[in-house]
Amino acid sequence: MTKTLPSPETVTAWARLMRVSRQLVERTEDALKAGGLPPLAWYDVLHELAEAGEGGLRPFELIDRVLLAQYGVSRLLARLEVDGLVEKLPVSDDGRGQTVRITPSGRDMRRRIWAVYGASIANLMGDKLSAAELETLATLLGRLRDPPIME
Amino acid sequence: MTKTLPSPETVTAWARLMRVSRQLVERTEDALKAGGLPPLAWYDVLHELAEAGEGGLRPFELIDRVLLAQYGVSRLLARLEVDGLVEKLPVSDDGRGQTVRITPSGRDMRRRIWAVYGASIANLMGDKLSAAELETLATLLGRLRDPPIME
DNA sequence: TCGATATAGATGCATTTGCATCGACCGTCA
DNA sequence: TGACGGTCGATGCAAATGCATCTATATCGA
Repeated sequence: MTKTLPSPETVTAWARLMRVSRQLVERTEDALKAGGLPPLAWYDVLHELAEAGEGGLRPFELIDRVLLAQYGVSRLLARLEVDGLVEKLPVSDDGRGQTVRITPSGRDMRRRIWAVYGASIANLMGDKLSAAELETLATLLGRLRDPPIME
Repeated sequence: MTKTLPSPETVTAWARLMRVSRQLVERTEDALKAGGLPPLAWYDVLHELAEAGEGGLRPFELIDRVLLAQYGVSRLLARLEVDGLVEKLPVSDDGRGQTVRITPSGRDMRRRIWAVYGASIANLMGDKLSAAELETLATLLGRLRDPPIME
């Protein structure tokens, strides 16, 4: 952990990243609200669970995938369960844990959110940059990931 | 507002942007907390007010600059005022409004936050990309801004 | 086997945020 | 002038978040 201060180009890039990402999230959340749909975080969880298939996921596995704190996952899953979008199953070999699985109406909700979310992504990002530019952007952002991954 | 769904490259770039920006914010907020310093939003406001100089800013001018809702600005300024980091002055030609000005200890706090925030920016972004890459990144992100600005 | 330690997940409490609305003041127009 | 719609900023209330801690179970080591 060095103590150096950032170069002007670094500050510019950082400021852009902070501002743009917040704008994009805000616009997308607004679109979801306008469609009477739940927030982005719900999509993230439903998406992960849909990818996981019938086996479902343990709550602790969701923590890193959706970048939520442990209590955040716990409470979000509770809300999803109340709405019947996921179900919690006891797991045989670990009495502390549970497995969370997406339900049919969870899959349906995911599709409905995606109709709006996907359109938002296309409008806010896909329409603004070429395919090559999108790949450049993804590569540069990839270099900022934690943990860093070579590509 | 088209209804098209996004291309795979768009989705990849979007996912990276969402994940990376959240990671960077989280790591930076953690660094501030570890240093006993207030959140990033405080820096944003103090920074804008410092740039504005002795004339200060009206609260409504801060809304777009720091991307906070009106009530968010109202409450954040109230907290900053309690801590003596800003002061509110009545404005002569508009009895509804006020002017907010940074105080000396506000400037000092800004400097102390920057010592940590700047180091975080340097570590998380400056150390990972070259100057040319940072400029490419900033340019691409600039194209996603709202409103769009030609450059 | 038992005690100590670690992990999975939930939750009480305080703080923060979002939403709606309010009171105060402004500008305009009759 | 005075009614009216618009803007500035604050706030009551509900929901979400952060923090610390709790319970329950699992794992490790003597």
